[in-house]
Order: sequence, then C-alpha cells, then structure tokens
Amino acid sequence: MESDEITLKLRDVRAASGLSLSKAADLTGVSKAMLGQIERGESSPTIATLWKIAKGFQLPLSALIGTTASRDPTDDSVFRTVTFPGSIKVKIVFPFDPELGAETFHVALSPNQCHESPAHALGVTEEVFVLEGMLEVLRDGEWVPLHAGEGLRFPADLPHGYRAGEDGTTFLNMHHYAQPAVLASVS
Amino acid sequence: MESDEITLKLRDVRAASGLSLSKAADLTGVSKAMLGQIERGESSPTIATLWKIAKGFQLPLSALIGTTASRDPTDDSVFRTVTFPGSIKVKIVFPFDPELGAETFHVALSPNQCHESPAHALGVTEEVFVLEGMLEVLRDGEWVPLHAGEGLRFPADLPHGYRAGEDGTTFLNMHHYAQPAVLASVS
DNA sequence: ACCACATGTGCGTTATAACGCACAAGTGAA
DNA sequence: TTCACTTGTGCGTTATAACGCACATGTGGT
Repeated sequence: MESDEITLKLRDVRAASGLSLSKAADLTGVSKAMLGQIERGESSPTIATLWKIAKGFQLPLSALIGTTASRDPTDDSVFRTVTFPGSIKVKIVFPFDPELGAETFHVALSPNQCHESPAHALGVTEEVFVLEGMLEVLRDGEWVPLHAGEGLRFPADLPHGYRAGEDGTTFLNMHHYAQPAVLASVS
Repeated sequence: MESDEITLKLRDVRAASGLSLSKAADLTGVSKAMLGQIERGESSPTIATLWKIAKGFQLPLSALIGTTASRDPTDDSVFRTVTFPGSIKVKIVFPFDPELGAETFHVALSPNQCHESPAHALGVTEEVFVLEGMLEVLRDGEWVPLHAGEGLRFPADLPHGYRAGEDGTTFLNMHHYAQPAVLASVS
C-alpha cells in the first residue's frame, strides 16, 4: 500500500531535521505517540494531521506524500544529449544518472557573454544557482536578474538563455529530465 | 484553506466525470455517505481513503490535494529559511517538486559543526556541492574531504553525515527521491 | 395521478485515528 | 553505582472517520 511512502517520507523529514519525536510533537501539535505510529505505518493519518505536520516542518504537503507519478522506462527523452554550442566552458559536476534523470554542470561565462538555447524536450526542467558574479536568465521572454547565492528553477521546454554581467559569472546548471505529466490511463 | 481545498477538488473531479455519489462509491470502494461528507467538509479523510478515491478515479493524489504553487519560479514564498531548533540552518533553494522528485537546500555549518543523519528511504540520492570552506562527508563509513567547488554524489539510504572544517562551510545539498514505478493494488 | 429509479443526506454502529500518560531502555554526569 | 534526562513505544480513553441502511426529494415514464 502506498501509505508506506508517507511513513518513509516522514522519517526522512524528521531525520533530516535531526528532531526527536517529542520536539517534532510540540512543533507540529501532533502527539508524539501518533507521529511514531505514523512513521511505523501503524496508523493512516488524516489530512488534517498531515497538514499539521507539514505546517510544523514548514514544508508543502507534497513533500510528505509520495508522488504517484510512474516513470516510463521507454521514455527516451532521458537519453537526449545536451550540447552547448559555442564557447561556454562547461565542467561536469555530477554526470547524468539514468536513475535520477539528472545531471549538473559548472558553467563559466565571460563578461557580457550571452548564450541562447532553444526549447529542450518536453518535461525538462532546469535549475540555476549563481556562484559568482551576476547572471540574467531569459525566461518567458523576460530577463530575470540573479546574483550570487540566488537560484532559479524554470521549465526548459521553452526557449531560454543566459547572459553574464559585466564581471562575468559562474553558476551551477542542473538539468532534470522528468517524465511527462501523468495521464491516468491504466486499464 | 486546506481541507476546504480537498472538498472543492473532490467536488470538481466528480462533477467533471459526471459520476453520482453512488457510482463514485462503487468505483472507489468508499461509501457514498463518506464521499458526501468529505465533499461537504464534514469529515477529514485519512490518506488511506484518499488513496482509494484517487485510484478509483485513476488520478494522482496531487489532483485531489491542493498542490502548492511551487511551480512558479517567481513565487518567493517558498524560498524561506528553515531553522530547525538545535540543529543546522537550512535555506530552501529549490523547493521539493513532486514531478522532479528533487529539492535543493543551502546549508551553513559553523566551524567544526557536525551533523549525522541516519539512512533515508531506499532510493534516495544526495548530492553535495561545496560553496565555501571545507566539508567532510561521511560515506560508507569514510570521511571524504571536499573543498570549495567540489561535489560529491552518494546514496543516502545509508547512514551518512557532514562535518565542517575549522572555518565553517556552506554547501548546496540536493536530494533526489526515486520514483517508484510500482502501483500496488489494494485488495 | 401513480410508479420505478436515482439523486444526495441523516442516523446508529463499528473501526480506528489521536490523545495523554506511563513505562523500559539508553545516555551522560556527578 | 545513582540521579536526571531523553529516546521511542505501549496502553486506556476519547474523538471521529467510515460503514451500512434508511429516508426525503427529485426526476422522467406510463
């Protein structure tokens, strides 16, 4: 049963925060006995208590509930080769992993250098995190300015682009090759 | 604003499919009385029954639960800082997205601060990219030293931990949650 | 008018979620 | 050792989710 995922997610969230059951209890307003039972899969929480938990941990509900999205193994969009035409310097930080459907690049742009990119495959999401300098990202036909320490996530199945500031920039560029939106035709 | 969303979503879903309460009950295995009460907001369903409903309608759970607007990159309400009492300071860079199954944190550790983490759920992978200072990552019982600009990817379904150098450290921490392709059928 | 059927809601009972409290095990300090 | 404290789990009680079955209303058909 899928409730197991909730038990796992809750365990993860609480473990990641390093909180005990007691502290989690008075942070969320849910008794620690109940939290324990939920983690052990001995109880199927109501959405009301789930909401309390999510609110206590300052997380969206979706962080607790396992996504029902099923990965299509025949989806070959994950085997797309991403090429950076031109002169940008790209260093692979995390190589592509088919299990994750994700890869991360370290990109350096010289001052005022601009790089435009056409639409990628459907369902591709990019994340950008600026390490140094100033970067502008073209999203929805609009240049969004980003400074060091700032990040932006955007769908990459639209035309987009990068433009460095006057001092150049370095940034991390994560590509997520997510499966297309779930259409619930099982039968 | 939360439970109400479920009532609304369920009403919409059922109305869109043109099903009566009886047929919906018949289809989902949830009594029509309960479905009616949920729609009227007189009852807060458990995730178990929510799952039955979602499965009966062949929809993902996110279709019933108000999905947080984390898709809008300009929504900065999700980019808040979460400080867990007595623990590490974590800033959410990219919030959890159920379609990606990924989230990214900006973590700061004070000098020599150590944070150990037990095993997460099976299939969880973590990535770490050091922004400043020196960080050691406990992987497979071994402390791996990382300097600024270096990254490490490792399975997080084993006990692992982080330890800052003498000057403290800041790093990016990406979590990748594996998406189970299994659809367990509930008797 | 009647009927046969379907709609959604109310009621009584059962199953169980959620609570508060107490307990056993573990940790560290004096 | 003992004490003080925290960890997570078990137990008894209460609140309520979920059920089956009935009822009131509302169609359309003959």
